[in-house]
Amino acid sequence: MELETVIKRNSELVTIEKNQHVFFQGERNGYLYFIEEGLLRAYYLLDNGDERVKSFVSAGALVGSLTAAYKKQECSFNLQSILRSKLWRISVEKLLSLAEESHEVASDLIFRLLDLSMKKEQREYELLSLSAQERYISLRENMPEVMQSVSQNNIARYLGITPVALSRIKKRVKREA
Amino acid sequence: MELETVIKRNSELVTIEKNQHVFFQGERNGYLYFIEEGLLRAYYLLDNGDERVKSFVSAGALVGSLTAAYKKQECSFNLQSILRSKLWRISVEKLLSLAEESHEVASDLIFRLLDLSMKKEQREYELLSLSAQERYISLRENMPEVMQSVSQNNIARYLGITPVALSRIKKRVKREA
DNA sequence: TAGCTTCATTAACCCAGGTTAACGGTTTTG
DNA sequence: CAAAACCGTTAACCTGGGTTAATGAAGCTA
Repeated sequence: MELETVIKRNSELVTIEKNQHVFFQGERNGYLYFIEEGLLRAYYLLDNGDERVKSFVSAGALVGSLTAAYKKQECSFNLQSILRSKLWRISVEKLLSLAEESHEVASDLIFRLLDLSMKKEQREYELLSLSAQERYISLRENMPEVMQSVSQNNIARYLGITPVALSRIKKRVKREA
Repeated sequence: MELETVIKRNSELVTIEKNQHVFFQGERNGYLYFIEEGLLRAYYLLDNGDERVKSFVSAGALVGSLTAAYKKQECSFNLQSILRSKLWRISVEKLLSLAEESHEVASDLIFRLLDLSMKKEQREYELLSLSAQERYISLRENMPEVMQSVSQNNIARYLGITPVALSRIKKRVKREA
């Protein structure tokens, strides 16, 4: 039986209202969440009060703080819904034991993790190799739905810049187009 | 039987001389490599000829281009040895079939991939949230052995800056210390 | 030993993005 | 409806890092 089905049969569905948090940085939270519907943002809160958006997550994604779920440490980031969202909540122990029981689940999980690594690698590449303007264009092309639902501040903090700089970049891109 | 042992029994050991490449960006290469000894760098070659160092890898690491090995596409980066290195080479198909055959191998692989995801997440966090100077200090603390064997140019390109900027940062840090 | 080449440092100048603040438009709330 | 809060834009000024180029210190090699 495939991973998605197995997760749904062994977890509970939770609803997160708009702007509500699924968990906070610093908390303990041993769950992973499979997104049924909605849109959320994962973000870091820095010592100086600034925020950095780590990622936007939408339907079909599997999210959770690995440091908390797998390493039994504290969540390294906050997870907050941007739109009302429904998530299947499952503990890591449960998921790993399901993988122990079924080769198919284990394989599916391996493929999921490979995909996850590739996504993170892509993000890492963009942060390392592209200018803020190039990252903005890439985001617009690859996640147009995010541009709709998300404030300029969140988009800027995802790109690693300030909303002021994003406004300038938008103007520059429009002019150059 | 554990993953490391299984890999060694089902792969061949290859030696890479200093400065030689294991594979090049754009090539097809369906292998993963388990590092027995040595030090290598993974780097992107950009359109304009610039390089960006994605990571340094040393003994105990499992590396390879996921886009090439798993997605059957081209390698997204170059892998070059900085010091003479010995690597166990295994195809992804082989590794996945070994995971199919043994629950322990599958579990070990899942844990490896979780660790890999966490490492990438840490890198992503640093690129998104820290200044170049903070990243330099973090590298010095977390990978002191790299600072020994690696040229200033490579360290700078790992931090996402130029060697000139790194020189300035070193001076600044020394002065502040 | 002299002449390459490679590499880190430093200086001068430039530019992208940060910071602060003002302005206007929209939404929320009393 | 008015006041407040929120948001994106723009301007002015500042700063960290990029670019180019000169200098010097090792290491090779003839």
